[in-house]
Amino acid sequence: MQIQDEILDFSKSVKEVWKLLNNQERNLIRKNGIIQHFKKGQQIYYEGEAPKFMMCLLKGKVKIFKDGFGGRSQIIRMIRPIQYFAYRAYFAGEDYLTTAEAFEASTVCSIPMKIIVEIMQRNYQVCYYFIRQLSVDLGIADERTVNLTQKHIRGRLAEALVFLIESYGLEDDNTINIYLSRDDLASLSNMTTSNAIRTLTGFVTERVIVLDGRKIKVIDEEKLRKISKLG
Amino acid sequence: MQIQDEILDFSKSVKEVWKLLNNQERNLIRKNGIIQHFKKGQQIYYEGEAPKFMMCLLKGKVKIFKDGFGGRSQIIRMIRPIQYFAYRAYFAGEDYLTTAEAFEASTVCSIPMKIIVEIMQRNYQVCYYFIRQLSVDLGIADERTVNLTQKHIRGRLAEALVFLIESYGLEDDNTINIYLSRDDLASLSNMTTSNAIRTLTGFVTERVIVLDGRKIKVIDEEKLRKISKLG
DNA sequence: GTATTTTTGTGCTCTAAAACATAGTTATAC
DNA sequence: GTATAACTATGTTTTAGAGCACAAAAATAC
Repeated sequence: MQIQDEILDFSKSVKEVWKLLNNQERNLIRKNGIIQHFKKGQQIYYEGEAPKFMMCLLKGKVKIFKDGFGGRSQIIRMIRPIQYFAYRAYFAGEDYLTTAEAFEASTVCSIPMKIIVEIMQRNYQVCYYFIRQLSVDLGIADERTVNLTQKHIRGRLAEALVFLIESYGLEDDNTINIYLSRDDLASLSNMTTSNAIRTLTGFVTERVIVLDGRKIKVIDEEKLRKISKLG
Repeated sequence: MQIQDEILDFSKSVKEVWKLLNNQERNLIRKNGIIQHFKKGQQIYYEGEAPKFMMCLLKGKVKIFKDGFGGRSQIIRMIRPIQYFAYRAYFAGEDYLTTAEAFEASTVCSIPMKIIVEIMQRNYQVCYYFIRQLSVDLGIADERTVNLTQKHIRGRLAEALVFLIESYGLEDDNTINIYLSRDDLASLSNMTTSNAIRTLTGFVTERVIVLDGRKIKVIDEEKLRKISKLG
């Protein structure tokens, strides 16, 4: 596809919202932003709560999930530092449909949505930033629906691992830069914990990964991607 | 939740984009909009194609779907008249991830995205319309992910029927105002055609619905919603 | 109007993955 | 440092739902 000029210019010139703002707007956010620290396992917002703030993760890792039936929960999105989140519900005029929880000690900056909307009214680039971000996320959600419902267990787990690699990167020794419990890995790839463990062990036997507790070292990324793609 | 003032005002004052525009903007769209007719089963845009137009369904019914593995396709969204669609991919800077197909003879107005972006730059309300719409759709997609992966067959089919009732309404005699093939019903609720047929027959036995070919008459809507909710 | 294709309906078989059970292991609390 | 809880691992059983086969019925083509 030939990317449209405006979008190309847009994505080249800005990597995040901050760069789109003038000094006055930045000060508005500095004055109204609230910095908060969350411990591992602490919840940042809850399903059912009324949204008032947009949040920016400054440090740490956060999972966005939904509680399903019979205690099974489903991870919807994962947030990494300098990512904005928690704005969808406000824009939709809804309560939060998801819960956000810190995976590890995290620092979050909360900015009142009123301030954001104020800025948006005067700054088209900020509007477009959200439109673009929401559009990308909607595409991801649509893809995920098909992947989670149609791929088999191996494919789903492999996909989750690829996703983690792409989101958080690999260390020098090829260890995935996030340590998840088997349970979280399961709720990311829509399966039971037992099956996540079993399938993971399978990957070790096939020499695709090596395990050391929650550390996952990727041995054969190509094969992992292949398993993910073929379902 | 107490809906934020801006959003309340917004949703009260406008039901669709058209009302947000001034005369000049309306003329711009009138001049550049292309009206097209599609026969039943005809495709409107394809997965992989580069997006150039936003579309508004003027008449008919359209399904947005993704091809999955082994011929199984998944309906992602369904469009009814005076709904806008086909804009996500452009905003995300991607090719279409889905295919749109007319369920029945349909009329579509295509407006070049360049024109839309031009209007957006000058009209904040139009920006906010898309932000709101994308946010709502993202919420729906997230809900769907959990529903389709965690509910059992009966719950998923019931949910699909409730969705059809809410999208297209009921006739005077309680017939759902859209006639889908068993196959489409299956790909809406993520199951095989056989299971869609079987489960539908089950609902007839339980006196929840009555069937007459593709006509579905709802007898006990409350029970249908209950089945949908409990999974 | 007949032929061909598509859709619908059912029965039967098979399997992927859930559910359950139990035990070892590693954190966390006090 | 011991107790308690949370997590990991693996074996066994059960089942929901896919897959397949085959008719009958309906729609479409010619």
